[in-house]
Amino acid sequence: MIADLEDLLHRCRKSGLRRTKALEVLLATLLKADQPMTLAQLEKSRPLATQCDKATIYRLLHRLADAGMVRRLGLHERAAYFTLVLPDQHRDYLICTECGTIDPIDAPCPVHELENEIRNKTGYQNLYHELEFFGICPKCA
Amino acid sequence: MIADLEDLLHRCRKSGLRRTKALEVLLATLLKADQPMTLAQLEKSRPLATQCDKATIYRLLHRLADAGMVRRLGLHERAAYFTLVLPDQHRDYLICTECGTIDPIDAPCPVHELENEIRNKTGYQNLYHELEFFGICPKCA
DNA sequence: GTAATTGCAAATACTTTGCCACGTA
DNA sequence: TACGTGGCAAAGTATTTGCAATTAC
Repeated sequence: MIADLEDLLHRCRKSGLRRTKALEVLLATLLKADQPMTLAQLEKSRPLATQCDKATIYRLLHRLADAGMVRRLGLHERAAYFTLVLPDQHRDYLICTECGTIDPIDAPCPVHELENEIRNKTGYQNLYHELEFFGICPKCA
Repeated sequence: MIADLEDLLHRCRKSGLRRTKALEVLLATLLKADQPMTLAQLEKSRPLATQCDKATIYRLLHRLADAGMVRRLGLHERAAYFTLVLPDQHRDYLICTECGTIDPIDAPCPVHELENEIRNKTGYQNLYHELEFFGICPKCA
C-alpha cells in the first residue's frame, strides 16, 4: 500500500517530532512530488512558500533525515536533494547531465546482494546505497 | 597496466590542454591519491599548495572533466569530489556517514548489465554510473 | 508550564568569475 | 605573436546557525 500523510505524521510523532503546520505541509509536498527535491525547490513550492521559512524547511528536513524518514541525495548537482524514505521502496535514478532531468528507474535494483556482502564483510551498520546513472538524454543529444 | 603521469599528460595534450607545471602537479597528486579528493584537499596538499592557486586547480579540474579525464562525484558531502577516470577502471565506494571515510570497493560492480539495458531502452548517451554505499563504520558504531 | 519549533537575519562554506599578467606552442 | 593559462581578489550560490518570539504537548 501507498504511504499516506497520516502514516508519515504518525511515524514522526513516534520519533518525537511535534505535529506542526510546517511539518504537515512539508511532508505533503514531498509525498506529492514523488521525486527528490532541493531545498530551493521546496522553498518555492506552494503551499510551502507561504507557510514557512527556508530555515524551517531546512531544519525539518534534517530532523526527518535523523529520524530516517528522509534521505539526502547527491544527484550531481550543487544543491542537495531530499526524498522521502518509504517502506519497501528503493529508487535508483537516471539523470541527464545537460538538462538535469531526474527519472526514477523502475527496474529492480541489482545491488542488494553486494550490499549484503559488504554488510557481512565490513561490519558497517545501517547500510544503504545510492545508485545513479548519468548521461545525455535524447532531447539534449 | 597502470596509467602513469606521462600517459595522462599525453591524453591532455590530445585534448588541447597545454602542458603546464600546475597541470603536471595536479595530475600527479590525483594519481598518487588514488582516491576522490575535494578542491579543498587538493588546495592544501603538497606540492600543489605551493605551486598554484585554488582557482587554477578549480579550472584545471573542470577542463579535465570536459576532456573526460576527471569525474566529479557527489559522495554525500557538501563539497564536490574529483577523481581521475582511468581506462578500464570503475570504482564504487563505501562511505561512513559519521566520519566520512571513503573506501573504494574492489568487488566487481554489479550494474553494468542494467546500464546496458538503460542505454538501449532510453537512448541516453555517454552513460555512466555512480554507486555508493553508506553506513556507519565499525570504528564509529 | 516547559521544551521544541519558528522566523528573521546574519554568518559560513564552497564555488565561480573578472581582469590583467604570463607562459606555451 | 597569439591564445590558452595563472594569480589574486571579489562575487555568487547554497547551507548553516543565533536568538528571541511562538506553539505544541
